[in-house]
Amino acid sequence: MLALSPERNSTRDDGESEFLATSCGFSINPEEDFPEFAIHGDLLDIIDFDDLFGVAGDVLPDLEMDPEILGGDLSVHKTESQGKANNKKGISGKGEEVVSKRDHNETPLAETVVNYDGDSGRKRKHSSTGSTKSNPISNNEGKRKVKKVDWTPELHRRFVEAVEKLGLEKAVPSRILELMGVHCLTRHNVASHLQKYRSHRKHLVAREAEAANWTRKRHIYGLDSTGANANGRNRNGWLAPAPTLGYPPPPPAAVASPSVHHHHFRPLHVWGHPTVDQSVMPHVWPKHLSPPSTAMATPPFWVSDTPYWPRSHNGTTPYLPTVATRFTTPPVAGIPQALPSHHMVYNYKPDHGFGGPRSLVDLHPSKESVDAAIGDVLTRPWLPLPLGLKPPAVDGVITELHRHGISDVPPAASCA
DNA sequence: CCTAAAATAT
DNA sequence: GATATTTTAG
Repeated sequence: MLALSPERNSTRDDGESEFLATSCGFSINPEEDFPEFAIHGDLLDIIDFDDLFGVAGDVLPDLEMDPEILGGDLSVHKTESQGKANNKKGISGKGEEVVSKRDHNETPLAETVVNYDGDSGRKRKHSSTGSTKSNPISNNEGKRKVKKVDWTPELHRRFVEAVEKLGLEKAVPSRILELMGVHCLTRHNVASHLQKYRSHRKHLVAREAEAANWTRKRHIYGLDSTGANANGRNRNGWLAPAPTLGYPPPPPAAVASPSVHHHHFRPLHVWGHPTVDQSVMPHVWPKHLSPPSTAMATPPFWVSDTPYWPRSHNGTTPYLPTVATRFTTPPVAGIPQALPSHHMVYNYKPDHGFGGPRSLVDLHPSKESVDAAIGDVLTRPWLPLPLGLKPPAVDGVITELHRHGISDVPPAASCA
């Protein structure tokens, strides 16, 4: 497993950079390279994707995509007769129309996913594994392969970095692409990713808003008998430095990353966060392998309820905590909890009042509210229940704590 | 050129 | 069935 170090470590090497740039990897900036690898190399670096994926074979030789994606001939769009004036999916005649991309160039039969992995600059081909289910046509020449861009953690990180630098408002495909410096991507690729990014972000912001609301309400109503746990959200600190204790609306000044000093744009570090995470950016577990047991116990921080990586093609999510998680990390003082980051999804309020101030008694919880509530409860069962559900009697809680050996419950904690 | 939405692929 | 990415359309 520790095999690939040499290559990786050499990324800083100019020659390497050049190579990468040329080969459609990233052009890497020595300055903001990936220091994390040096530090956590032992843990994460040891995972050789190529090996794990069993595609070590194609490690280098594949530049095939350059021509295409690189090829400035993006102008080509319309292909074949796609006579699709309608919009209803019903008519979609399957994938036969997929002929969008140019035909020239080498044209592998199977569709290929190219991976521009930051640290290696190598691309991996994910040959469709779904042999069983793969439709017959997919394998033969019937259809042109559509080379999808695989947004690896590194790629994404770069993307987010760019967005951060530009500021949410100015972050448009072309600019992002520029900053990213990944020449293999097209504006379309970026645009697409941006679209998704925004979407996720929007979601999170909404959820955060709602969550914050609840937190506040809880405090206001003094329902929070375990206020101390509210801190748990930031226990790991990497997500949001900004306090979220609900109280008066947290200062919008919250800045997630020191490297971010623009506008009020507060990058969300949940979906596929950027700068902050790097310190421990683990590799994605190979889709076909089970993560180490430890991973199960303590899911990678980047695992969130709005997974960016978690989902493997077959739909499994090996490292996502199951319901059991609720009981594995009781919020008992003195007992260290290794909470995965996704427990801190609602870290702070959005910069802007989302939906404006709500009355204390929110009679019309939005869908987001409900989602957030559920998520909140599931992830932090020990916190008071939102939505007017009655929290357990204080006595009961204390009793429970006693049973856990916690007899020293500072009264102040109750309403803090 | 940008964004949103539809279509596809996994 | 849900997502991720691509392609279309405005």
